[in-house]
Amino acid sequence: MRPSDYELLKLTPLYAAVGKDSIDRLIRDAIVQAAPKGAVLFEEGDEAQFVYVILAGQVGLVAGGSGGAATLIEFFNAGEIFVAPAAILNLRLLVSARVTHDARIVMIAAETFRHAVAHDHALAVAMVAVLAKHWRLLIRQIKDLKLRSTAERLAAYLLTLIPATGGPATLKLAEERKLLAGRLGMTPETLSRAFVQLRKLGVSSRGRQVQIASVRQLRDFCGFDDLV
Amino acid sequence: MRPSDYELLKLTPLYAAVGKDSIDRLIRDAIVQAAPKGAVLFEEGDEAQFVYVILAGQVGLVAGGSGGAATLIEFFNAGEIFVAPAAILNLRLLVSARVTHDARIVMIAAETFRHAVAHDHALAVAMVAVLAKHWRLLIRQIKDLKLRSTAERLAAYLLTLIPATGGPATLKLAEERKLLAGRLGMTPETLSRAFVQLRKLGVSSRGRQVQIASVRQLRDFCGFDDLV
DNA sequence: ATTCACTCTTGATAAATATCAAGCGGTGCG
DNA sequence: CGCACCGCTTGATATTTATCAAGAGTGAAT
Repeated sequence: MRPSDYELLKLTPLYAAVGKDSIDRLIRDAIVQAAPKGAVLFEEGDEAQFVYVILAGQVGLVAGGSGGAATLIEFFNAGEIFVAPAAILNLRLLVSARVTHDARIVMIAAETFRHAVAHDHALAVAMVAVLAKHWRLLIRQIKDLKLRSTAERLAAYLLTLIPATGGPATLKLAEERKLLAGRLGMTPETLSRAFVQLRKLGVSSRGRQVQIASVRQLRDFCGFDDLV
Repeated sequence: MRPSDYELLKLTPLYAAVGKDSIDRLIRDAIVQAAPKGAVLFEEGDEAQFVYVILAGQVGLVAGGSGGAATLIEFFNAGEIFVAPAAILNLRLLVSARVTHDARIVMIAAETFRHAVAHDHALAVAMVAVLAKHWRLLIRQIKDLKLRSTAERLAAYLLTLIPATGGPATLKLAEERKLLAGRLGMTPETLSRAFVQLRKLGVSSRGRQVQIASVRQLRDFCGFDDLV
């Protein structure tokens, strides 16, 4: 682990929550890996060997269907920890992980992590908070899939990327449209058409740059709740 | 709290995980409520006032869409604890809760619970495990919604209700079809047709009683993975 | 037993989304 | 420059699922 990696690690919410000592114990035997875009960190069905903390870049959790189809379940960005659940429970992984932006990743042995959670109260409490947040993220996604149309899902997603104002806003999508489509549970073609539908609500998109004329209007459109 | 309630509480996984002392601290000021079918424990958008442990009966987490539509996100049965995430994070609730089978429920003040998690290591560790399991449950549901057809979702759901054998099996659905349809992300009509589709795979259903001629065949049909 | 209120099923139709097939506009490269 | 490639869009069509509208069971109360 390079000094610069450690500096990045210090910026993570996990570090803020548990402090230097807990982190140091956790990363004593950890590996830092540079993973290029497209790299596969692990495959669905594998044993959970590691817990991952992203220092830089982006990773997508991908679930493959039986017939070759695959969707993106969730993105993880710098500072976040992922796949704790399988590692904690010592079970097979439900998803694969693919690097979607060149990344530097800390890999902590699952066994080390389990031991740490069992003995380090600060870490256990921090993990409760992390998992609780993720629970809500997933509930949100299920609500989206079950009750919103494709255009509404896109609108709701865009709204999560910007601060909660009412007026105009600009944002840049971090991911390719194909992946975004997967995350939103639709095909790339349908995503394209969803953007077209949002045009009459004042959303213009060129490439990854998206402009929103009225955040309020968009929020009304998708019945966006502010419940974070 | 009646002695019989305490006996039920002893049977919960939570009790097994944290032991008598932790539980006793937790329930010192808890209320036990008898809630009839149809009762609403809390509404989406409320502050999280309590954490709930189900002693008997069944509760459904319901999410309402903007336009009056509503789906069932998940069922919780005797022995389970729910809505910890909002209570832990002290946030507004993302879902409502409706009693789907007459229930007896322990209500623990959210503040008490937060304090206990922060100070009781055994409880924190137990909650990490509970939340990790739930994470996987929700991931499964998202995978189902994104990659499986309605009939496949039904088949996969039925398979979760029976032991992992290969031969014939019988099971009884605990919930009405309308609610089950919501849980599976489809309308009651579509659920009905999904059952018809499964008939040629050896699934016969009369009312809530379901018979499966060949579990293996059903598993092949929906590409069921054994990853619990 | 009769009726009423249900839930569940079935059929016909409509709406949403996926699929298939071009086409467009960049970008890298011979 | 020209060419192929890639990511995205657009159009036409097919498929899936929802919606609307009857019926058919089922069970409880009278």
